[in-house]
Amino acid sequence: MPNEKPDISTLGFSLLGLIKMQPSTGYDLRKIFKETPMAHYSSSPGAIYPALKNLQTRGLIRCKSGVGKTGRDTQTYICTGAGTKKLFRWLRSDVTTESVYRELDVVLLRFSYLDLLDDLDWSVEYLKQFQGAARECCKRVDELRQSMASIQPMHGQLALSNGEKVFEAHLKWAESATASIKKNQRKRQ
Amino acid sequence: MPNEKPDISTLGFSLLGLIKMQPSTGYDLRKIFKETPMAHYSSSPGAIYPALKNLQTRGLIRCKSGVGKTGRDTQTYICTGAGTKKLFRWLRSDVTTESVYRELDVVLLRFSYLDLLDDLDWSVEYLKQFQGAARECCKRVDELRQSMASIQPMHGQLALSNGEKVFEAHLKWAESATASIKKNQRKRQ
DNA sequence: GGTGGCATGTAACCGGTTACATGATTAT
DNA sequence: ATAATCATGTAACCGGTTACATGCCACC
Repeated sequence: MPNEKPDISTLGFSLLGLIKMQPSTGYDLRKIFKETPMAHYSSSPGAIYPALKNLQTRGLIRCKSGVGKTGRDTQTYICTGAGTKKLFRWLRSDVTTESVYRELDVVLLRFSYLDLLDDLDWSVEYLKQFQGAARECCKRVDELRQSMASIQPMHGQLALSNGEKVFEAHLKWAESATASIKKNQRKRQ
Repeated sequence: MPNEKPDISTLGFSLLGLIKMQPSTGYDLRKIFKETPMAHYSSSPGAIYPALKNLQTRGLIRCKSGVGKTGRDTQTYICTGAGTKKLFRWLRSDVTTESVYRELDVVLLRFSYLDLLDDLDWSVEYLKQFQGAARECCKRVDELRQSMASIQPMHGQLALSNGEKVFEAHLKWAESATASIKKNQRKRQ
């Protein structure tokens, strides 16, 4: 199950996911980016509107014109079938050590969208892969720290130990998250 | 002590710091970016060489020509007085809640360079500010989670709890880091 | 004779940021 | 009046990515 490189930016996928959850206008989406920890994905109109246009040209979303609160025309975007397919593929792609090491934010963004799949088995599997990857990352950082113990100055060492502690926190989180998903799973049956 | 916006990119500062620690060639620097967790700052020649040129035009670094292992000409960059001043100002700027929330990587990068200042009092202060900010971040995420408890689906909630756990790990790290710096401080006296 | 490491660079491209522009409505 | 919120967009700029180009040396 190799992961293909998405031709859509992370911003694009984050928009797609939000739209899939709830059809929205560009303005709605901007608000979300401003007010939640998704903040660091732009939120500037110069990023969002072009990205929406891009998704639209690719046929992943389409828009319904309407009238907003102020009487002005509004574009409400909704996710198409193709968009859903694209999104779901992205959500189903494996969690690699590389991705946890280099783009943790994306890995967590994807996780936060897993409600859309409504497949708790995959959620559990996702977390399992995440744990494996996080463990690898811990090991990597630890090795690096040891190999640099002699050369590297104190603050560098401490910064590396920060990396380790944080990956450990991710590990613990993954455990408790798995537990609460499994609990939820039992409840459903 | 308000923080001014740096006109130099994070990549620029990370290069400047490495050069200050040890005069290096572009190739040396690329290797570091490839092999350490600083990885996600580019490492591509298309980023590093222009950035070095930029630092040079601003007079923050200058280069000494030499001959490399292969007989080819090499440019070894060294940090100028102006560069040092610029770098130190950056290292001395306050740790704000905003920066911890939005650009933690930069905050930690700056920390890892604090050896250069050789001022353990500031290191301790830096961590103190960091802790304050991290606590604020925990609170923010927690508030957000509570305010969204009713609307937001399970995975979103869990992702937020991940944020909290991670900030807590940063807090704990800051405590232990402070302790080891203070120990070091006593040893010096 | 080819691969891989040393060493430096350029050019096309792409996407995000900043700042600006527009204009209506509602609250102060 | 005027500020703030709703709502959508454009244009200039900037910086990073990818991929390519060059060339020498050492090793197998």
